[in-house]
Amino acid sequence: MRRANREDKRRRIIDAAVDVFADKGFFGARVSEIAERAGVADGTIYLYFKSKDEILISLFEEKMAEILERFVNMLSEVHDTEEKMRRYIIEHLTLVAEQPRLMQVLTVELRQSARFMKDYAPHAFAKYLALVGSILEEGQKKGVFRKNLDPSIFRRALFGAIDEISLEWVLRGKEASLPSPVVVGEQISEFILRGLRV
Amino acid sequence: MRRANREDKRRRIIDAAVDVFADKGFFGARVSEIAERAGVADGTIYLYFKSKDEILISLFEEKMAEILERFVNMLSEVHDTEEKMRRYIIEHLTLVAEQPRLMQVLTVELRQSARFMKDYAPHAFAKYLALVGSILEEGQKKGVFRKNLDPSIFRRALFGAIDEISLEWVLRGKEASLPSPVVVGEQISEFILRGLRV
Amino acid sequence: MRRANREDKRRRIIDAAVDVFADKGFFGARVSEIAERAGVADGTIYLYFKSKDEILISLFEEKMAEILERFVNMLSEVHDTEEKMRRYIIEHLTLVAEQPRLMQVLTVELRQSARFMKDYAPHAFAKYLALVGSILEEGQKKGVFRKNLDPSIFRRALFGAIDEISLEWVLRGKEASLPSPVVVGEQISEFILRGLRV
Amino acid sequence: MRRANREDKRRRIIDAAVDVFADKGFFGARVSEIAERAGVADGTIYLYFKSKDEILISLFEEKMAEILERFVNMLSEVHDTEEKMRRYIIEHLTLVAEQPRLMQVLTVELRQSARFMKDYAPHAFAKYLALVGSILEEGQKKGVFRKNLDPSIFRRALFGAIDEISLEWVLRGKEASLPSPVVVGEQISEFILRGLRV
DNA sequence: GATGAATGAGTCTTCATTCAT
DNA sequence: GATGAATGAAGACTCATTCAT
Repeated sequence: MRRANREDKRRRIIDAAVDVFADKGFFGARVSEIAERAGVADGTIYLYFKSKDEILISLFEEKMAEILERFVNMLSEVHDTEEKMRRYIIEHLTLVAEQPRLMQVLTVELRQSARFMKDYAPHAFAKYLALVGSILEEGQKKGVFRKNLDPSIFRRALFGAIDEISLEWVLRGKEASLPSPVVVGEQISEFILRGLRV
Repeated sequence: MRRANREDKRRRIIDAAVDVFADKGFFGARVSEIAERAGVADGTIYLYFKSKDEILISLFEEKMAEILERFVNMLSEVHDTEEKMRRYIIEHLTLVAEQPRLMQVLTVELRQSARFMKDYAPHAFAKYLALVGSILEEGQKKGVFRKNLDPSIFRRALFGAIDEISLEWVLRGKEASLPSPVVVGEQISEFILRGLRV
Repeated sequence: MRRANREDKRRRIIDAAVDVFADKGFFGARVSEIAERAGVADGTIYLYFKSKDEILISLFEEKMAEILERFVNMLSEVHDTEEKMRRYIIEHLTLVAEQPRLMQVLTVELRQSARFMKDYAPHAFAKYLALVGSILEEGQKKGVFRKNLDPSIFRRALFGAIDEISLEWVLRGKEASLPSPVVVGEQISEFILRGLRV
Repeated sequence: MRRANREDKRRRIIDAAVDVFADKGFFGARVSEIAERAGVADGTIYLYFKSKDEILISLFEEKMAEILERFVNMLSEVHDTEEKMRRYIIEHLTLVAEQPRLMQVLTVELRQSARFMKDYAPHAFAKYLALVGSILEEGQKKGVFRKNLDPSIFRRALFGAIDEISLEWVLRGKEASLPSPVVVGEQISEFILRGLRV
């Protein structure tokens, strides 16, 4: 094995944590199992993270930041607001299809830990919500979306709808053969845009 | 203390569990704290429930059944499908406003325990989703809702949107002064109905 | 059901305890199960016995006293010492065949509780051992048994041999079809008497 | 403290368990007390044994195996069958004199757990009984012991006699000054061999 | 830096015993 | 006397975290 540098090992631990949290949930996950899957000793975990909690928090912040960057990049290439909304929805569902375990952790455990996370990791999630809200606001400003919708409420409704479908996919998806993210995304976009249009 | 009959005590334990689970989450909750808040001895819990898990499961099944009955009764008095949808949304938000701690447990812990609950309590939740789906299907049959929306997907999207707003209320509501469930419900209904109408 | 008088109920509890102790062992036995098999309420047990320990102790003392009386009566009709020994051995094995559950408790649990019983119930057992010893001493006095055997040791060896065979019967007997107590008793008597004769 | 290697610590735990089981019995023994006497933390016990039950089971299997080896070695040096029997008896009593606490656990707790042990540890005990039986059978084959004794019954009688004397020693021995194992063993051997001889 | 054996605080659960009815 | 619901003390076991090597 090549010499594993610090970043490498840290990443391996986080990736292992995603797997174990997805399989067992945060409380059901054992630090020793994360260590085992990461190929490091139990104690090594604590050279990179202060505690089990901190693994989850770091995981959130880093993965959400990556996702956020991906969304921002993608949206910066699109100028039509309706298209932005469509692309956002499809992109989220694509993420779920591509990295179901990660999305399960971000989706399920985020909820689970809502109270737990309130104090620790709301920052990254808040940014994500802000992104969704910004599309709404842009549409309202441009006059393509109705103005009597409160963005701070509708961004959550929007996120909730997408997220719930993601959850369905993530939890039951292994059994059922699922339609492609694009197909579902188009349907949902159509539904939501009708609701939003003036 | 008045003589507490069996049902009485069981209810007190469940109510205490709602409080503690809402405050601490299922895993953070201590059986001894539930006992204390219920005003019974630790051991008494186990005369009514086989385990800590079973408290959560029973809580779900019983409270969801009550809620479901409430929804079914309410909807049976309404005949216009759009109005049904509107009333369902407002009713859900009203529930959240009335019993925030219960809804937090049903909302957050249900998610948290998605994996855990898969084996135990999906029944009650499935019924709830079926209720939502039935409104959609009724609308499609009557020709008032578009037919190219898959009810099994849209019922989740619908639930997710409502649920996410509930979550926001439940988790942050204590601080902010919230608009009334009716006002928010009307807005969301309008949004969703536009998306659904042919 | 006829009115159960005090003695009746006490006996029913002891008989139930014999069954449960035989099935589960003293520590595995639940007071509530004894109560159930005796057809009384849990609390009723404590009107007749101070504690679970005391059930075992009383059981021993009473059943051993009965057995002892049976032995004393039987032996008082026999005058030949060798015949006494033979009859004692056969009688013990007959008891095991007739009341295996009782003998299992007296045999296995007596051992188990040897330390536990040291302080409580050695009296009845001591009398039983004294009975065995008295046959030995009688034989030595009459000159039919060798005098260089210490009765306080040999009575235990004698008891141990019989008891061990009883244990085998009691624990494995349900499966195997066993030879009659008389046949086995005759064999063992022959063996032991050869060892004892001058 | 010197570095304690794995085997070292395991042995310390087993030795501590022998002490505590001898003093308190299996059910009266506290895992925390075993840990304390072994000089380890409570949790350490569980690095070496899966459960409290498993401590008892391992203890049996390992100690019985050691004892068995000791007997086999000793008997392999003796060729006269009567002498084998004599040596076996003396050796057992010597063991009791040398390691009374261990023998108390093997003797008393084996009985106590007869039902409990039926599923777990009968193997080692069965081998021990087989050893005793083999001496009997050898004697019968050589024509020095009577053939009308069923070895499967008499090996138990033999074991019972020896074991019962051991129990007496072990339980009451602390108070009384006891005759030497050799003296008692010779007496018992004489008694038993008379019973066995043709 | 890395290891992994050891730690020990923390909690669910059981069940003998009590006592209000 | 009888009941059985309630009590609460007690203990096996887990696992995040530490630290000597």
